[in-house]
Amino acid sequence: MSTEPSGSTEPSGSTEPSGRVGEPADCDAACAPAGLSMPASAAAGPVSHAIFRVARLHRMHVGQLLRRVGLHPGQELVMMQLWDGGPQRQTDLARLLGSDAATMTRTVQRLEHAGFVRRMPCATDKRVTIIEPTAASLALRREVENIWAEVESRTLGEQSDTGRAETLATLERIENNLKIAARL
Amino acid sequence: MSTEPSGSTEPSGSTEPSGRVGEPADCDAACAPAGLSMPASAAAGPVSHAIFRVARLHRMHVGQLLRRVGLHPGQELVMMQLWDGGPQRQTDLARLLGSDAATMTRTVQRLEHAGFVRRMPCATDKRVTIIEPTAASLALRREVENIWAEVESRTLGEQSDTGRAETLATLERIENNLKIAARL
DNA sequence: ATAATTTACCTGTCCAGACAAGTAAAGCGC
DNA sequence: GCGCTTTACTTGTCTGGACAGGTAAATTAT
Repeated sequence: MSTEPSGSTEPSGSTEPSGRVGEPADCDAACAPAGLSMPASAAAGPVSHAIFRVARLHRMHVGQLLRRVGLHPGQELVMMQLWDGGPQRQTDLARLLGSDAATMTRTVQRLEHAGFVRRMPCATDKRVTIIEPTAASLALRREVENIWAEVESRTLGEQSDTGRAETLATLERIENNLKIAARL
Repeated sequence: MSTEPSGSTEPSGSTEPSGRVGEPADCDAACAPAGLSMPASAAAGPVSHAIFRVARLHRMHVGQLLRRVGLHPGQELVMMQLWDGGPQRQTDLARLLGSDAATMTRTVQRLEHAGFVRRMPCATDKRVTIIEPTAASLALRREVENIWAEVESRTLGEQSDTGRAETLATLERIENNLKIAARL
């Protein structure tokens, strides 16, 4: 034990939970007023940490809204792609959405089981399966689009069009940076 | 709501994704697309879509680098919090990282099994368990910090300090917007 | 003091996502 | 023809993450 990590072993007599739960008593760690997710850990990468938090929050909103229509986060992207582009090869779906082939297999299986897509063997290439949205899925389309509009609205808040454009540009810059780095 | 998915609501053709629903797909038509990742699906929420892509890319980078040290994305946040704040209650860990209590339970179990954390029953409150980093975990600390610095660098690219600050501000604005929306 | 409630944690279930490995079909080289 | 490589898809396994439900302990109300 001598080697207790971080000299912090006592920033609080931590072994003593401080009896208080959630109130600013004498506990250091617990004092963070919900919302201050900025432990010094973030110092190593504030932007990375922010991306992580934003991603989780965003996904939470999407998931909460998608629940009404019986979809899970990620599935709506597949459906949107199908509604928009019509029947497509499964591999193209995976590539366009940046998803794993294995993940797409299972996502499509679940969507098929739920009755939102149909799988058709391709006549000219027996390896591929064409995925197409079912008529039943069309009933969801407007709702899903409304959900995305709602999430977009929540995400952007009261920003002006200019601000929105800058936000998008910022995200695209990050995306581009990461893409470039991935190729190195 | 600025932009109701208006135009797209049902440009009609939509009711028939592509006409052929149920026919042996002739994949020639479907095979053609070899596009990039910007289907019209993004029209419903370009920023939301961008967040999604950035999050996945970012996680991919983190995961790839974290692999060397035997951690999975998300686990490093727990370790950083522990290294930084010392022994803490599991529930505080979950709250600080914005994670689910159930998720934290299993993440801690895995980290314990991997020998990176230890679980200590709390003397004054038998419900809580104090999580503390092991000496062995300290060997990873520098490496994890390097990894985060690397990811941060990849994320920000060649941006100036000013640009970085703006990027961070943009992400924090989104985070704040989503938090506000969540409370409504 | 007893009962109700809140808190902390665990388990089960389902989802996405990533990696590895395997199958079948297509394409290419010979 | 024949073999090798690539492509498309599937399955297994492991992870985070979310929700529901369940237990035990602490807190609060009665």
